[in-house]
Amino acid sequence: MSEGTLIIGGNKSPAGPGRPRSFDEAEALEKALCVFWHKGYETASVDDLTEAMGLSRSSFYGTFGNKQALFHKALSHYSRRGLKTLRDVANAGGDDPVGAIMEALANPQGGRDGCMLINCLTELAPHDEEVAALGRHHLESIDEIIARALKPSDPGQALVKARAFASLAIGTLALRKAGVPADQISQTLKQARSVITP
Amino acid sequence: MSEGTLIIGGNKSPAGPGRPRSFDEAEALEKALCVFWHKGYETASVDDLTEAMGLSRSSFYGTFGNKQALFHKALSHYSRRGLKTLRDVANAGGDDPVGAIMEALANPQGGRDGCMLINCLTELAPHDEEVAALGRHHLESIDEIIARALKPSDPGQALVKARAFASLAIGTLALRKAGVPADQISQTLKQARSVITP
DNA sequence: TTAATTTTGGACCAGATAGTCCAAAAACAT
DNA sequence: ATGTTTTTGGACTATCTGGTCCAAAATTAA
Repeated sequence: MSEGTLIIGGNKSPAGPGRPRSFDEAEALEKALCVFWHKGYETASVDDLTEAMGLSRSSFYGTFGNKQALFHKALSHYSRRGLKTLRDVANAGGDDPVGAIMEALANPQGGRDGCMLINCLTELAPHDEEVAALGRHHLESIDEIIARALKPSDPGQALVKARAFASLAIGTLALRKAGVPADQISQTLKQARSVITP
Repeated sequence: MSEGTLIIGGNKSPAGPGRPRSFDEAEALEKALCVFWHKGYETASVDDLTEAMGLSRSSFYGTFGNKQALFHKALSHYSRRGLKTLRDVANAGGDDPVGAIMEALANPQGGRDGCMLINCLTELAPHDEEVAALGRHHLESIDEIIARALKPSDPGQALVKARAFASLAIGTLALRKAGVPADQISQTLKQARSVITP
């Protein structure tokens, strides 16, 4: 046996002999993402995951290593995709990128499940530095995207305002979780204008 | 055996025959609160709790019923106490209650553990309506306290502003969890002024 | 002292948990 | 067809989970 026998999550098997995978790794990851998003890390059992992903335990562990590795991969994927979406929204906003971002924030994916990254930050960050670091990077990126959308004269102040704006938006996720009526949330979100406009 | 034999969490035994408790119920609850605050609901095992509380399993279940009941009691206690503290801070603020509240928010209890209620909201509210309801009440109360501190001409607008202010403050808790530097957080928190001042 | 009453320690339980292991199946290369 | 390589299903394990139970200890009232 050569060294590369025990590669987890990287088999891919693009060619060569051996039985091919009966599932798509990206699709499976997406399913796992949904479970983690909806249930959180601890509450999501491996049985929950394998069932949702349509995998046997062998395929699960053979492909993703273990629950934690899968989780980190899913969360990282979520972050990347979320930031891309936010950038796209800002770019597609044309003359009013801030307005476009606000509209996107008012109708978030996940509904009452909130933002997966913020959820995981709350659940794990104080005890999992890797998640904390990913969270910081995610938040920083959001701040930068919003700051760029503000495009003011003083870029330093733009970042400060963007951070406040983002914090307010993040705060409203807690309201959503509690089941606060949607109209009250969007009303609160509208107040975020006053944090932006000089 | 009469009917009242199986009263959980309400024995108290202030007098009468029988072996007296070797612990203080309120103190034990406080210890449990700390564990839940630090670890969250699911991650806090009964072993963790009993150890921190200094109780045997018998005393634990005999006094508090079960983990969930203890948790609800602890969370409810936390909410009550937190709101009282916030009211006291606002009242002690004298001519600048808002400033006093902001200062308190800048140096929160719990440090990187954040606000226990927001943590629990994130972890449980979508699947536990009792927690969600408690969360809504807590948030509402916070809004009212802040709105009262603003004491503007239009009370309707005060509530809207208070909500935005509170959401921003809640958002900064996520930053804390991620380990964002304290000075950046207080800078963000200062921006909340712009949400309040007309 | 004795009877009544309550707490206490710790053994115990059934079920869930993450993770391992292996023989059989399925594909490819020759 | 044959050998090689990989995936797959599912049985299996050790550990942890929340919760129960009971006999012994500790206290008060009589």
